[in-house]
Amino acid sequence: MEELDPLLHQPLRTQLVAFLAGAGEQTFSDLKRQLGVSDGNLDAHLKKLLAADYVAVRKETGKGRPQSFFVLTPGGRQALNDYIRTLQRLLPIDAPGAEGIATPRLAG
Amino acid sequence: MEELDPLLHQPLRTQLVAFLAGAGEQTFSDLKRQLGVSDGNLDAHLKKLLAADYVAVRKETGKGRPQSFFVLTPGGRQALNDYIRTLQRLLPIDAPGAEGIATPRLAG
DNA sequence: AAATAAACTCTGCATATCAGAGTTAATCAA
DNA sequence: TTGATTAACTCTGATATGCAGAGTTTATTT
Repeated sequence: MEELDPLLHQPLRTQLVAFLAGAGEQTFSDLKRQLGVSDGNLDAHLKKLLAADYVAVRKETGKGRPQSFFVLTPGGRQALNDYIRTLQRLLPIDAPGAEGIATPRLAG
Repeated sequence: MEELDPLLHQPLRTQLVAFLAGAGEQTFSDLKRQLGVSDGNLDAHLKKLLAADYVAVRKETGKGRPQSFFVLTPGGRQALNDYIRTLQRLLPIDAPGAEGIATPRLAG
Protein backbone atom coordinates (compact mmCIF):
# COMPACT_ATOMS: atom_id res chain seq x y z
CA MET A 1 0.00 0.00 0.00
CA GLU A 2 1.02 3.59 -0.66
CA GLU A 3 2.68 5.50 2.13
CA LEU A 4 1.57 8.93 3.23
CA ASP A 5 4.54 11.04 4.33
CA PRO A 6 3.85 11.33 8.07
CA LEU A 7 5.66 14.63 8.19
CA LEU A 8 3.15 16.17 5.82
CA HIS A 9 0.11 14.16 6.81
CA GLN A 10 -0.64 16.06 10.00
CA PRO A 11 -3.29 18.79 10.18
CA LEU A 12 -1.15 21.73 11.11
CA ARG A 13 1.83 20.81 8.95
CA THR A 14 -0.33 20.13 5.91
CA GLN A 15 -1.84 23.57 6.27
CA LEU A 16 1.51 25.14 6.96
CA VAL A 17 3.19 23.65 3.93
CA ALA A 18 0.19 24.28 1.72
CA PHE A 19 0.21 27.89 2.80
CA LEU A 20 3.92 28.30 2.21
CA ALA A 21 3.55 26.66 -1.19
CA GLY A 22 0.85 29.11 -2.17
CA ALA A 23 2.01 32.28 -0.51
CA GLY A 24 5.79 32.04 -0.61
CA GLU A 25 8.11 33.39 2.09
CA GLN A 26 6.35 34.12 5.39
CA THR A 27 7.43 35.41 8.79
CA PHE A 28 6.84 33.53 12.01
CA SER A 29 4.15 35.99 12.99
CA ASP A 30 2.41 35.81 9.65
CA LEU A 31 2.20 32.05 9.96
CA LYS A 32 0.98 32.31 13.51
CA ARG A 33 -1.80 34.65 12.51
CA GLN A 34 -2.78 32.76 9.39
CA LEU A 35 -2.92 29.38 11.09
CA GLY A 36 -4.28 30.62 14.41
CA VAL A 37 -1.82 28.56 16.40
CA SER A 38 0.19 29.05 19.57
CA ASP A 39 3.83 30.15 19.45
CA GLY A 40 5.13 26.96 20.94
CA ASN A 41 3.17 24.72 18.65
CA LEU A 42 4.18 26.62 15.52
CA ASP A 43 7.80 26.54 16.60
CA ALA A 44 7.70 22.79 17.18
CA HIS A 45 6.22 22.04 13.78
CA LEU A 46 8.56 24.41 11.98
CA LYS A 47 11.49 22.69 13.66
CA LYS A 48 10.42 19.35 12.23
CA LEU A 49 10.04 20.78 8.76
CA LEU A 50 13.43 22.46 9.05
CA ALA A 51 15.06 19.25 10.26
CA ALA A 52 13.70 17.48 7.18
CA ASP A 53 14.84 20.30 4.89
CA TYR A 54 11.30 20.82 3.72
CA VAL A 55 11.52 24.40 4.91
CA ALA A 56 14.38 26.87 5.21
CA VAL A 57 14.81 30.02 7.31
CA ARG A 58 16.37 33.32 6.50
CA LYS A 59 16.99 35.38 9.63
CA GLU A 60 17.05 39.11 9.28
CA THR A 61 18.48 41.30 12.00
CA GLY A 62 19.75 44.82 12.44
CA LYS A 63 17.00 46.75 10.68
CA GLY A 64 13.87 46.52 12.82
CA ARG A 65 12.86 43.64 15.03
CA PRO A 66 14.68 40.40 14.36
CA GLN A 67 12.62 38.34 11.99
CA SER A 68 12.73 34.87 10.52
CA PHE A 69 11.43 34.26 7.02
CA PHE A 70 10.33 30.73 6.27
CA VAL A 71 10.25 29.28 2.78
CA LEU A 72 9.51 25.94 1.24
CA THR A 73 12.69 24.37 -0.15
CA PRO A 74 12.77 22.59 -3.52
CA GLY A 75 12.85 19.36 -1.54
CA GLY A 76 9.80 20.42 0.41
CA ARG A 77 7.96 21.30 -2.75
CA GLN A 78 8.85 17.94 -4.22
CA ALA A 79 7.68 16.17 -1.08
CA LEU A 80 4.41 18.08 -1.25
CA ASN A 81 3.89 17.10 -4.87
CA ASP A 82 4.60 13.47 -4.08
CA TYR A 83 2.26 13.67 -1.12
CA ILE A 84 -0.53 15.08 -3.26
CA ARG A 85 -0.02 12.38 -5.86
CA THR A 86 -0.22 9.73 -3.14
CA LEU A 87 -3.46 11.24 -1.87
CA GLN A 88 -4.86 11.20 -5.37
CA ARG A 89 -4.08 7.53 -5.81
CA LEU A 90 -5.45 6.66 -2.41
CA LEU A 91 -8.61 8.72 -2.34
CA PRO A 92 -11.32 9.06 -4.95
CA ILE A 93 -10.26 12.50 -6.02
CA ASP A 94 -11.46 12.69 -9.56
CA ALA A 95 -12.36 16.16 -10.62
CA PRO A 96 -13.39 19.24 -8.64
CA GLY A 97 -17.10 19.07 -7.93
CA ALA A 98 -17.32 15.31 -8.41
CA GLU A 99 -15.42 14.23 -5.33
CA GLY A 100 -18.27 12.13 -3.93
CA ILE A 101 -17.82 8.40 -3.80
CA ALA A 102 -20.34 6.82 -6.12
CA THR A 103 -19.40 3.21 -6.60
CA PRO A 104 -17.09 1.12 -4.43
CA ARG A 105 -14.31 -0.54 -6.36
CA LEU A 106 -13.23 -4.02 -5.36
CA ALA A 107 -10.15 -4.64 -3.26
CA GLY A 108 -6.85 -5.67 -4.77
CA MET B 1 -8.50 28.57 7.78
CA GLU B 2 -10.08 25.25 6.84
CA GLU B 3 -9.95 22.45 9.33
CA LEU B 4 -8.77 18.97 8.47
CA ASP B 5 -10.68 16.33 10.44
CA PRO B 6 -7.93 15.03 12.74
CA LEU B 7 -9.61 11.66 12.93
CA LEU B 8 -9.21 11.16 9.21
CA HIS B 9 -6.00 13.10 8.73
CA GLN B 10 -3.68 10.44 10.07
CA PRO B 11 -1.72 8.07 7.83
CA LEU B 12 -3.16 4.77 8.94
CA ARG B 13 -6.72 5.98 9.37
CA THR B 14 -6.77 7.73 6.02
CA GLN B 15 -5.69 4.51 4.35
CA LEU B 16 -8.09 2.48 6.42
CA VAL B 17 -11.12 4.61 5.61
CA ALA B 18 -10.10 4.97 1.97
CA PHE B 19 -9.82 1.21 1.72
CA LEU B 20 -13.17 0.59 3.38
CA ALA B 21 -14.76 3.17 1.12
CA GLY B 22 -13.43 1.43 -1.95
CA ALA B 23 -13.67 -2.20 -0.96
CA GLY B 24 -16.70 -2.34 1.31
CA GLU B 25 -17.05 -4.64 4.32
CA GLN B 26 -13.75 -6.13 5.51
CA THR B 27 -12.67 -8.46 8.29
CA PHE B 28 -10.09 -7.55 10.88
CA SER B 29 -7.59 -9.90 9.27
CA ASP B 30 -8.20 -8.56 5.80
CA LEU B 31 -7.52 -5.06 7.03
CA LYS B 32 -4.44 -6.21 8.87
CA ARG B 33 -3.03 -7.84 5.76
CA GLN B 34 -3.96 -5.04 3.41
CA LEU B 35 -2.51 -2.32 5.60
CA GLY B 36 0.44 -4.34 6.86
CA VAL B 37 -0.11 -3.22 10.44
CA SER B 38 0.13 -4.86 13.86
CA ASP B 39 -2.95 -6.21 15.63
CA GLY B 40 -2.74 -3.73 18.46
CA ASN B 41 -2.35 -0.76 16.22
CA LEU B 42 -5.23 -1.72 13.95
CA ASP B 43 -7.43 -2.34 16.96
CA ALA B 44 -6.63 1.07 18.42
CA HIS B 45 -7.43 2.92 15.22
CA LEU B 46 -10.60 0.96 14.58
CA LYS B 47 -11.74 1.81 18.11
CA LYS B 48 -11.41 5.50 17.37
CA LEU B 49 -13.34 5.20 14.15
CA LEU B 50 -16.02 3.15 15.91
CA ALA B 51 -16.28 5.69 18.72
CA ALA B 52 -16.87 8.42 16.14
CA ASP B 53 -19.44 6.28 14.29
CA TYR B 54 -17.38 6.50 11.14
CA VAL B 55 -17.19 2.72 11.10
CA ALA B 56 -19.52 -0.02 12.33
CA VAL B 57 -18.90 -3.67 13.22
CA ARG B 58 -20.94 -6.75 12.59
CA LYS B 59 -19.76 -9.69 14.68
CA GLU B 60 -20.36 -13.16 13.35
CA THR B 61 -20.06 -16.17 15.59
CA GLY B 62 -21.09 -19.81 15.65
CA LYS B 63 -20.17 -20.86 12.16
CA GLY B 64 -16.39 -20.90 11.88
CA ARG B 65 -13.98 -18.69 13.80
CA PRO B 66 -15.56 -15.60 15.29
CA GLN B 67 -15.13 -12.72 12.93
CA SER B 68 -15.79 -9.02 12.91
CA PHE B 69 -16.80 -7.30 9.71
CA PHE B 70 -16.06 -3.59 9.54
CA VAL B 71 -17.94 -1.18 7.31
CA LEU B 72 -17.93 2.54 6.71
CA THR B 73 -21.14 4.10 8.03
CA PRO B 74 -23.05 6.77 6.10
CA GLY B 75 -21.60 9.27 8.58
CA GLY B 76 -18.12 8.01 7.89
CA ARG B 77 -18.65 8.28 4.18
CA GLN B 78 -19.91 11.82 4.61
CA ALA B 79 -16.92 12.70 6.77
CA LEU B 80 -14.61 11.28 4.13
CA ASN B 81 -16.28 13.32 1.41
CA ASP B 82 -16.00 16.48 3.50
CA TYR B 83 -12.39 15.66 4.24
CA ILE B 84 -11.59 15.23 0.58
CA ARG B 85 -13.28 18.51 -0.26
CA THR B 86 -11.22 20.25 2.43
CA LEU B 87 -8.04 18.78 0.99
CA GLN B 88 -9.01 19.99 -2.44
CA ARG B 89 -9.54 23.52 -1.21
CA LEU B 90 -6.32 23.49 0.75
CA LEU B 91 -3.98 21.84 -1.71
CA PRO B 92 -3.45 22.55 -5.38
CA ILE B 93 -5.29 19.47 -6.52
CA ASP B 94 -6.56 20.50 -9.90
CA ALA B 95 -6.78 17.61 -12.29
CA PRO B 96 -5.02 14.26 -12.37
CA GLY B 97 -1.67 14.63 -14.05
CA ALA B 98 -1.42 18.34 -13.39
CA GLU B 99 -0.95 18.27 -9.63
CA GLY B 100 2.35 20.17 -9.68
CA ILE B 101 2.42 23.61 -8.19
CA ALA B 102 3.14 26.06 -10.94
CA THR B 103 2.42 29.53 -9.64
CA PRO B 104 2.18 30.66 -6.04
CA ARG B 105 -1.03 32.45 -5.22
CA LEU B 106 -0.90 35.35 -2.80
CA ALA B 107 -1.95 35.01 0.81
CA GLY B 108 -5.37 36.11 2.06
C1' DA C 1 -9.10 -34.19 24.15
C1' DA C 2 -4.79 -31.98 23.70
C1' DA C 3 -2.27 -29.10 20.58
C1' DT C 4 -2.27 -25.66 17.37
C1' DA C 5 -3.71 -21.61 15.30
C1' DA C 6 -6.63 -17.78 14.09
C1' DA C 7 -8.91 -13.67 15.69
C1' DC C 8 -8.97 -10.35 18.33
C1' DT C 9 -7.92 -7.13 22.85
C1' DC C 10 -5.14 -5.13 26.57
C1' DT C 11 -0.90 -2.98 28.45
C1' DG C 12 2.79 -0.14 28.57
C1' DC C 13 6.42 2.32 26.39
C1' DA C 14 7.95 5.85 22.98
C1' DT C 15 6.97 9.70 20.46
C1' DA C 16 4.14 13.74 19.11
C1' DT C 17 1.33 17.58 20.03
C1' DC C 18 0.34 21.52 22.35
C1' DA C 19 0.00 25.84 25.44
C1' DG C 20 1.99 28.96 28.10
C1' DA C 21 6.00 30.63 30.63
C1' DG C 22 10.45 32.44 29.72
C1' DT C 23 13.99 35.09 26.88
C1' DT C 24 15.91 38.35 23.79
C1' DA C 25 15.81 42.44 21.19
C1' DA C 26 13.76 46.66 19.30
C1' DT C 27 10.71 50.69 19.69
C1' DC C 28 8.37 54.24 22.38
C1' DA C 29 7.61 57.76 26.10
C1' DA C 30 9.34 61.01 29.06
C1' DT D 1 18.92 58.10 27.09
C1' DT D 2 16.95 55.02 29.86
C1' DG D 3 13.03 52.55 31.64
C1' DA D 4 8.61 50.50 30.02
C1' DT D 5 6.40 48.10 26.56
C1' DT D 6 5.79 45.03 23.02
C1' DA D 7 6.96 41.91 19.27
C1' DA D 8 9.34 37.80 18.06
C1' DC D 9 10.68 33.92 19.06
C1' DT D 10 12.26 29.46 22.16
C1' DC D 11 12.08 26.18 26.00
C1' DT D 12 9.60 23.18 29.28
C1' DG D 13 6.50 20.13 30.88
C1' DA D 14 1.95 18.13 30.74
C1' DT D 15 -1.26 15.44 27.90
C1' DA D 16 -2.48 12.70 24.04
C1' DT D 17 -1.36 9.66 20.28
C1' DG D 18 0.76 5.79 17.96
C1' DC D 19 2.52 1.49 18.17
C1' DA D 20 4.14 -3.51 19.06
C1' DG D 21 3.87 -7.49 21.36
C1' DA D 22 2.03 -10.17 25.15
C1' DG D 23 -2.23 -12.05 26.59
C1' DT D 24 -7.07 -14.10 25.94
C1' DT D 25 -10.66 -16.50 23.74
C1' DT D 26 -12.62 -19.57 20.49
C1' DA D 27 -12.36 -22.83 16.75
C1' DT D 28 -10.10 -26.40 14.09
C1' DT D 29 -6.92 -30.37 13.61
C1' DT D 30 -4.94 -34.82 14.86
